[in-house]
Amino acid sequence: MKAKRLQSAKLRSAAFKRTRADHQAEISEDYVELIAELIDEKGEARGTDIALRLGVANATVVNTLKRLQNQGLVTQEPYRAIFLSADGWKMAEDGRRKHEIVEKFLLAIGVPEATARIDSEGIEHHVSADTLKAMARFLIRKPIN
Amino acid sequence: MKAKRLQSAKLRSAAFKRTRADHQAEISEDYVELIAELIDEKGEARGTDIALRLGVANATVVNTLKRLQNQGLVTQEPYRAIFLSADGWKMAEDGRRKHEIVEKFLLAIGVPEATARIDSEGIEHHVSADTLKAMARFLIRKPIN
DNA sequence: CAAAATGTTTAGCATAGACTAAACTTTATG
DNA sequence: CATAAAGTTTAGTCTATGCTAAACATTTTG
Repeated sequence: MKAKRLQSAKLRSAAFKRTRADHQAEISEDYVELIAELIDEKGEARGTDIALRLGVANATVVNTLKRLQNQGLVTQEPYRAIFLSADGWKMAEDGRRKHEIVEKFLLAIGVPEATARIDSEGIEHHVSADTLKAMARFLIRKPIN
Repeated sequence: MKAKRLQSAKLRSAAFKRTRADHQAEISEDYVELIAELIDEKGEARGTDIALRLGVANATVVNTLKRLQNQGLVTQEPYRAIFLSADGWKMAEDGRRKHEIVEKFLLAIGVPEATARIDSEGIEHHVSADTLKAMARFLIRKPIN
């Protein structure tokens, strides 16, 4: 009994630690995905646009971009537009793919469109490769059963 | 075009704000659910147990419990065990229910058990009532199609 | 029942993301 | 092309969560 309880304690603590670490990763992903979108849409990503779309102050964007630069996700020079590194593009692409699958999946199981859009934003960051695979599988099979 | 872009900016910014606000709610929920579990298992919840299971320092638990107390989720007296308020119990119950449905749902679509356990922890906090309903519906129908 | 072990709290510090206000740079325009 | 407008950065502050170390309270035990 004691051993089992200890194991479950370890599992939970691991999950909680993941929650904390994930939060930073989530913000990174949100920024990186948005930067990719802006580059696609307008040809370049600029601080003000990021701030506007995320609903955050310009200064906050500057701060966070410093972190992303340290993490090697973006490159930037003072007063210039923001670019994604190879890692940044990869993260953005992965995010888009995840997002698309999760949203379509929610629609497929009958979640209303508006809700699917909202929930997929939150769920996206917590979906492992296994779960994504299961969702994709479901989407392929859906027409049959 | 401009109007559409503006609308999508608003949507995204709303989503991002939700992400930020959610993070605190997630921590509250994790604490409250764990306290409920401990009370069920051992008859009472104590600081050390919470710290051990969440993988966090005792002092951190004290800090966070102060916030939960301010939010009216727990009650506590110095050097005594921790109790849940009516609101706290409601949150814990809702969390358990959500968690159970999400985990069963993931298993039902073919996600491996270990992954389902992990992912459900993360997804749980981002699932709306609509999505939960859709998942529950799926679980009921699953045996048929 | 006093000392040791256990549990809890306080104090002080770090980090991350957010804010406002002010300074500075670049771009656009009269 | 000088000045106004727009965009970016810096400086300083706040809140939240985390940490360690030390102080304090309770419980257990020799």
